[in-house]
Amino acid sequence: MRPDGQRRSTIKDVAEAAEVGVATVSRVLSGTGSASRETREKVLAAAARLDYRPSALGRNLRRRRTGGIGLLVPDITDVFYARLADGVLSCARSAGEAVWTGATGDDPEREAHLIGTLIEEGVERVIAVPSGDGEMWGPALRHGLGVVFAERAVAGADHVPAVVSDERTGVRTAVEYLAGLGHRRIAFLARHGQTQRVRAFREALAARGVPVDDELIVQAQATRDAAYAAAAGLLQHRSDVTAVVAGGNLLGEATVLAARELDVRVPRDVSLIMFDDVPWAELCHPPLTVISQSAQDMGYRAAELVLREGRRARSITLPTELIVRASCGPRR
Amino acid sequence: MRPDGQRRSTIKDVAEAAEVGVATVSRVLSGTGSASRETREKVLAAAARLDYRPSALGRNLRRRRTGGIGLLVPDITDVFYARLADGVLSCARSAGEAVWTGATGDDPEREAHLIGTLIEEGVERVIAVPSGDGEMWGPALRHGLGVVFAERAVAGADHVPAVVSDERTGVRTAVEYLAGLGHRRIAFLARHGQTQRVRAFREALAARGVPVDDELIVQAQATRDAAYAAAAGLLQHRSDVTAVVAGGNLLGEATVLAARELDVRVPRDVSLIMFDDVPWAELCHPPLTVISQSAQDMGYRAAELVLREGRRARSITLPTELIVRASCGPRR
DNA sequence: GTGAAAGCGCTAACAG
DNA sequence: CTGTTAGCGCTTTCAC
Repeated sequence: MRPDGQRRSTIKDVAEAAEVGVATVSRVLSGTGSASRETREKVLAAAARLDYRPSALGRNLRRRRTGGIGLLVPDITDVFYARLADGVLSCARSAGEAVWTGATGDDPEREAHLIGTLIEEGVERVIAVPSGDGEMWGPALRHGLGVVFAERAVAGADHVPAVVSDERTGVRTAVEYLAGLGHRRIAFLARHGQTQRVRAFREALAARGVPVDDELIVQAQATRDAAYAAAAGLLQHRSDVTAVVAGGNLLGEATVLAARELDVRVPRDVSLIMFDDVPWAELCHPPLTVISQSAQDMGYRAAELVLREGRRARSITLPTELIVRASCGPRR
Repeated sequence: MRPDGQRRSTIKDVAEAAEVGVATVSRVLSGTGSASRETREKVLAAAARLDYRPSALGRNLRRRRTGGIGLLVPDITDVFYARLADGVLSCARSAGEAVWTGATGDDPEREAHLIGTLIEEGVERVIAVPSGDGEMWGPALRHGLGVVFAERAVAGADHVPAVVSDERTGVRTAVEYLAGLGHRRIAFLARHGQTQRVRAFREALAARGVPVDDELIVQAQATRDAAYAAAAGLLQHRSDVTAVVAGGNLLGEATVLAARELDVRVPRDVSLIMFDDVPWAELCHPPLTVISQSAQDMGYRAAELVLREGRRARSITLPTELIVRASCGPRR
């Protein structure tokens, strides 16, 4: 056991113990260059004996490149982002890379601060779910960071590759399904910033010849409270609504809760479709019909992109799937 | 915009631009020592102009201590661990520390590998939910890492502080509640390694004078599939069971699913209490009675411990709370 | 108040 | 095949 305060052994210690030069130790341990079997064994033995682990600090400083990848998500407790993170972790692990994680809380300021830390720390590749309108990414890009956006793209940052899902088709499929059931007064509950989804919603409505009612598109902050308030407000003030599509699992959760509270029955009184196939969608009563997107896959692909291609990778659009369960019925 | 391949500016660049020595730049930027107002302004201006960010690599190498804290959880997609991670992230952020995250999959081998990476990376403080029986922590401790365990303690590693919840009381309260409802054939669905909870379960039963039936204590791996198999097996083979307590939210989820599949009604046919108050517990039908423990708090406290006290901190036990909802009824 | 210089642990030339 | 050496970017004595 190493007494508190004894310094960890360095390459020099190993060199001395093995009676060779430091360069030799470096070569043997990193597998670079060649060494006689005898030398190699001596080095390996000494390293093991001293419990030596090369310091990434020294190595990175010298090589002028740091390993590791940064991961910035709004909220790690949101199942969607947790899965995304899992995908990143999984890909990073198979690539032998470590990952720095940060929660931005969807706050550009916090995001900027985290980016700063990442840069100082020497992390040069990051996967991020950009918050706000992504204005904080200028400095990062200027510093030469390889960044890949996930889940959301940033308008005006087309040179930054992004892995997103085909929200357009997802929303359209949902709206068509609902319209096919006879619904005309369909509401969309979105998080602030989900402009793609909102636009797709308008388009889908228009394509079906359903007039869009701006009051039926409500945006909320990405917190449970705000989501609940939005859902409850909608259900309360607009009793003519017969269907709602929730732009994310938090919004969906809020809608279920609000509906229950206000004694609005699903699907009898209102039909519900939610983005994200989270585990509880199936446990819910009734089981929820969802627009599924694979967050885990999204994370994995983003990690692949940032690892393999460096910058100038191509963006990726992942498919969505409508999973029909029991939360939608014909127009009442 | 910095052309691809141009190196980032160093302290030396700033020194030259400001026409001072590097030492002065270092002092000004780190707030150490003193400098004339004039010099300070020159330095600050130059640093801003060059978009300079000090390299943590250089600094850490020199100071022979790295910042940052490591976080090792079994599975980031499990809400409990996601919340725990959130607590850690939150504390780390307010302390200005970055965090490395890894998912062990509850596999000691993967865990050991991640620990190795952490050590190489120079991270010297880690918070971990140890997997297996924690045999992989020897090397880490020997390297002088400051480690704090969370959620689970490791037998025989009493010198490692741990933040756990009062599982004993949690389980006892649940069992007493169930027993009070008239239940005698109570099953416990545990994850492999939840020895504390299992022991507490036995004790609680004994204290109530209920004979313990070993067949009613079933352990499963920490995967959805294994959990489902265990739950389904239990419900199928032991129709005399009138109540089950699930040792975690995955197990609880599996029980709900299996019960539904097997047409076992909750709480009419069997009562259910689950560890962890996850959001879906309330959305579930019926809403689940749970033993709540604050994972977020656990993570925060663990981070505090590892940050403030270094090693030789004291362990912490957090309270649990029985939240009664609608998944338990009188013995049928 | 400020600069020069010595390293932190490591790798990559460059000799031998 | 192997050892010596020169830094990577930074902080910290130690002189001035």
